Amino acid sequence: MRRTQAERSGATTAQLLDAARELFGRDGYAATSIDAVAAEAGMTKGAAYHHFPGKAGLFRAVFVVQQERMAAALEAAAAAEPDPRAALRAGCLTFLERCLDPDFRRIVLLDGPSVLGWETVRAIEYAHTLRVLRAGMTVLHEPDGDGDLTARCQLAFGALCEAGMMLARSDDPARALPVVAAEAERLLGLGR
Amino acid sequence: MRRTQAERSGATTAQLLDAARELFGRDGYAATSIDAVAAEAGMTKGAAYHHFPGKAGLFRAVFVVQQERMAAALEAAAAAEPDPRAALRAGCLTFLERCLDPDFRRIVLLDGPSVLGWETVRAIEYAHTLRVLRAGMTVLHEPDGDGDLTARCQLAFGALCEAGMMLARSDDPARALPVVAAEAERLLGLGR
DNA sequence: CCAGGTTACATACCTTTGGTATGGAAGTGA
DNA sequence: TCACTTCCATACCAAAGGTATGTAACCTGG
Repeated sequence: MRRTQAERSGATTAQLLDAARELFGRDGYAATSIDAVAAEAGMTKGAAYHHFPGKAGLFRAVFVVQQERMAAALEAAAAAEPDPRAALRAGCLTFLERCLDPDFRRIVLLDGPSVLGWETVRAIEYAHTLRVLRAGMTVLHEPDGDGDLTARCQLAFGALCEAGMMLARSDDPARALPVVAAEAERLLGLGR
Repeated sequence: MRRTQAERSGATTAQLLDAARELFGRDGYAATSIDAVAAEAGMTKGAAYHHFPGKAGLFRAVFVVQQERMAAALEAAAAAEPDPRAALRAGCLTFLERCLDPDFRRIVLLDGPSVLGWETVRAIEYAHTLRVLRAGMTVLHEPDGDGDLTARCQLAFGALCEAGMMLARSDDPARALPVVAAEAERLLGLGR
């Protein structure tokens, strides 16, 4: 059976990314070996090192995929709401719900900053999740105010991440979601 | 020269903790080897493994020291202000200023959650930094309100950590401090 | 169609490093 | 003084990140 190079490469990288997401998400970055990821994907280390610049590079690729999925989910949720405030509220809910995914929490919230560095992580997020959040908050921000929108977005984002971790830790996330979401919306200036 | 066992142990652990803080803070957890820490402290691995249960255990001890120092600084800052709101404000400033220490940022904000796990980190912080923050916010919290104080503290803490990272990343932290602090105080309900 | 070159991946190997086992030196208590 | 414990160094093991090399699959110009 004759496949083109692009097909081979694409299939291999996709399998590696999927296996890496599963193992990085379940066991964490440090406890996951390249050999294990390659074995899970049905190949050996050589393939991984051929397509990615190293363990951290593979992790970074997985991280970016998570960011893309989050940004898409946020934009979809916001697009369904015509009112800016309602759209921002819906985005909050969507973010918190996606924090219930253990893979997302481990890869994006826990290991990401440590492995990739804070600046790298925020740079990637500014192209995805933080970009959508900023767009939602820009509408509600009156430019004559004294506050700094960038700082406000970033602090709100930190609070949201903490809310996501807190929510996932609770005994009954479904029941805890409203109260956590209420506090998050309050911090975003959506209160009352 | 005859030293008691407690003196030997205490001096050794103190040297190890100091060397570990320096290397963990400068190079990060993953890039720091136990051999390097022991060499920096003027001894070998054996000493480290005798006094600490492993690399993560040593890191945890360093983390706790950082937390103790932060909590002490916060309490000192708050005690100097009779007004509860002013005390909380002063605590914010103190927290942000201590975030300018690269060792603190790397150990507590970046590597801590990844190495120790989120729940362990927050449990330690609830005995130190978060305890002081909660005490400060309890005074301003009217119990008849609908909000959840625990969630509010935690989200505010997440925002503060983000503010600290953002502040340290800025070109001129001294100049950026007021604007970041203003946004942080706004999130804490101290605005206006 | 086919030969040279490139891409994709496997295998073998090196090095670092976390952790353990063992041995000896320093301190302690009777 | 003599057993016993604590403290720390040294020697060793196994796992894992990374590299070098070999080989098979694809591509391209003639």
